[in-house]
Amino acid sequence: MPELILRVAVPSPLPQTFDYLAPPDCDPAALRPGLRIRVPFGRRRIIGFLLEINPRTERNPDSLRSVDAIIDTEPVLSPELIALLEWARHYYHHPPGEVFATALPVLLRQGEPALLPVPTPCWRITPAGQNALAAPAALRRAPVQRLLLDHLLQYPDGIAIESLLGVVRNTAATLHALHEKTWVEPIAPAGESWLDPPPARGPSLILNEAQAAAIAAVAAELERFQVFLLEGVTGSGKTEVYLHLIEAVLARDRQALVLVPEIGLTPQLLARFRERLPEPLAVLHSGLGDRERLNAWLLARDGIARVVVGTRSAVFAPLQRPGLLIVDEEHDTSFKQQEGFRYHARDLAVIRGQQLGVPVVLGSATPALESCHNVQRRRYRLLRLPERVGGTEPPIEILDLRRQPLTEGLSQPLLERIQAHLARDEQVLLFLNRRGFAPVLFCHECGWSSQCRHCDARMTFHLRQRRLLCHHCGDNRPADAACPLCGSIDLRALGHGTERLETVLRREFPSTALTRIDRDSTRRRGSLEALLADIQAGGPRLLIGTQMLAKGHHFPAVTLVGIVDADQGLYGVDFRASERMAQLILQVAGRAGRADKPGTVLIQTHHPNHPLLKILVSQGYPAFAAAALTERRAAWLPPFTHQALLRAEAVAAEQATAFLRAGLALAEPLADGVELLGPAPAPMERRAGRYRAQLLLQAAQRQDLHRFLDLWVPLLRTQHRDHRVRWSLDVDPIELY
DNA sequence: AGCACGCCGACT
DNA sequence: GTCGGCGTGCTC
Repeated sequence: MPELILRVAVPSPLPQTFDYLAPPDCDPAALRPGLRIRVPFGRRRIIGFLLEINPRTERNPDSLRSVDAIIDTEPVLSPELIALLEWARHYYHHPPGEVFATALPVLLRQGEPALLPVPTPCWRITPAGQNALAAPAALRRAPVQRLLLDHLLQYPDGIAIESLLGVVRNTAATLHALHEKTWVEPIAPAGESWLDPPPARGPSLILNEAQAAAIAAVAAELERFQVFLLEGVTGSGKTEVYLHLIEAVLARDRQALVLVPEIGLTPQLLARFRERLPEPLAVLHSGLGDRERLNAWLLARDGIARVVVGTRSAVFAPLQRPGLLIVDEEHDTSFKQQEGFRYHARDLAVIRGQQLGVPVVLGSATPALESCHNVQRRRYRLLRLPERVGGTEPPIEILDLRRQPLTEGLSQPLLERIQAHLARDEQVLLFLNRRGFAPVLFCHECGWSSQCRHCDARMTFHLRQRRLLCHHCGDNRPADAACPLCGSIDLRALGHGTERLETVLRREFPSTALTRIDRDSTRRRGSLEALLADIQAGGPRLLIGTQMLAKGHHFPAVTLVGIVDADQGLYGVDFRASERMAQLILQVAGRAGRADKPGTVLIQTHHPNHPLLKILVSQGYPAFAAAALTERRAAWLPPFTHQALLRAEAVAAEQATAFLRAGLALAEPLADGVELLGPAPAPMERRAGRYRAQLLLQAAQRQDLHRFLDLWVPLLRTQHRDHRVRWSLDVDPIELY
């Protein structure tokens, strides 16, 4: 009988899987894909994942080593997840070891048993027991029971049975006797929050027609794969649609997986889910400890948690009986991992839904143009929630800054509108996506500027700290008092950041409470929550914030939103700049106001005639998306072409470009249907002391691109000899630097 | 990535 | 004479 060969994913950055012989004493029936196994690898022993039994292999079986041991009795990975991970590693051209590492909790990779901790019973003394202790007669003939009761008196909240074992000789029997007399009682063990009785169910809100139609459309397709794009402005009730769909899925005894952006996983969202869903919830996010993560993962795998909510990597959460995948705020860029294994969780959710044969719901007020395009070509079905529940959409106005006198970046009309809203006891929110005081410190005498030593960027001046900070590499130093070149003390802070805006507004509106929300003002843990609580109290108030405040939180008392500087977004280097700006404007706008009192949005710009901006303001996001897609099609850009980006970085610029030139030479004979652009320096060529360059690949047909990558990437790996160059491939890059 | 082997400089 | 620097090569 030929020996049994096993294909194994091994934790190493090598691009292939490895073949082994089954252990000699092994029962072939016990071998199933997804088991963890211990294998020899070089001169180490490591834990790998069994992917396939009896694979096709070109290797001589005599050259194979044997598996040391099989760790699990039950697979930790289902065939379905293995298929997803295998698909992802081929699509993103990433080493299987790192792909599998991304999908699994650390403790499982370290060989920890894949079992939930068994809850150990806890006991505590009852009031009757306390009375018995106090009455001398009651326990005179039972000294052992008295001893144990006395001990329990110290733990009014109960204590685990193990901790009682040494107290008396026969703890179990003594506890039993005391329980009979109702002097002690068992209680639910601590730390088992998923077994808590569910809180009282919150009311199901009354649905409007569009919500009901959206729910009906998805509910009719629960047994098969179909992607739905749920497009609805903030406040149109997307979450309510999710909740109804999840209820429908739970009623069929299936699980739902909900992906949310990193910052979207707020306590408010979880509270709403917990309140409405009767089932235990597993939460997966980056803030979990190793043990917590493993427990949440196991709750999902064992089907105990029927709803799984998580950020990017939760797309790999194991599901025993999957029924529905939801991606909330699907346009959010945090779904794309930006280093190492550069996967897109939204795109993988679609693939996973297809493999599972379950529907996928992508929700957003401002869908990614890729998703809009998929609606246009009828891959996705559009479900639109057109109205704010019980209200109207905020009006958006453009403030033309050309030839306007500006007070520190604020136009007179904006200042007047701020004044008017504050006078009516309302709140005003100003959005500026640049923290610090000023983006550059500049010498008026000689032209010196606060260049970063490590990056092609200026260091941002932070007034309160009196320091210069590089927002790209983190370097910082005390701000110069005099010009380091000419000694002049005429140093000027040019441009505006949130810190400067705060200073100006405190001067302009001295009697108004003001809160700034950015990474600097919320550095301390919990300080964001404190600031938000303060804002909820109402009253006239100015809010200043960066990107941070555009997501996750609502400001119902805000009636005016000012976008202080829309210009960088309109003509940015990246072709996605205008898409991002449109999404940001609407996301910020959506945070403000209530149904009956929507916020007005004012956009300050020097480009009031920017065609896409005008369409956005006059006709809304769907019209913007259609126009932007027309531009993309004409310019031969995604989603009408498909891209991959080869990045390289090295201490010397020449090393990086030499690598890319070599890559280009290797590519040319293979590049059928693929356009090669570059090598070119990255938009910020030097960052953190390293020179970065890139080669862009573009193809009209996705197939052509991937056929090419399949041939080219292995060549790159074998031909690349210069260890001073670090390189990576980004399939479907969302930022071209 | 680990972890070897391997061949040249300053130390008990 | 050795300890250890990191170049380079391999891992079923």
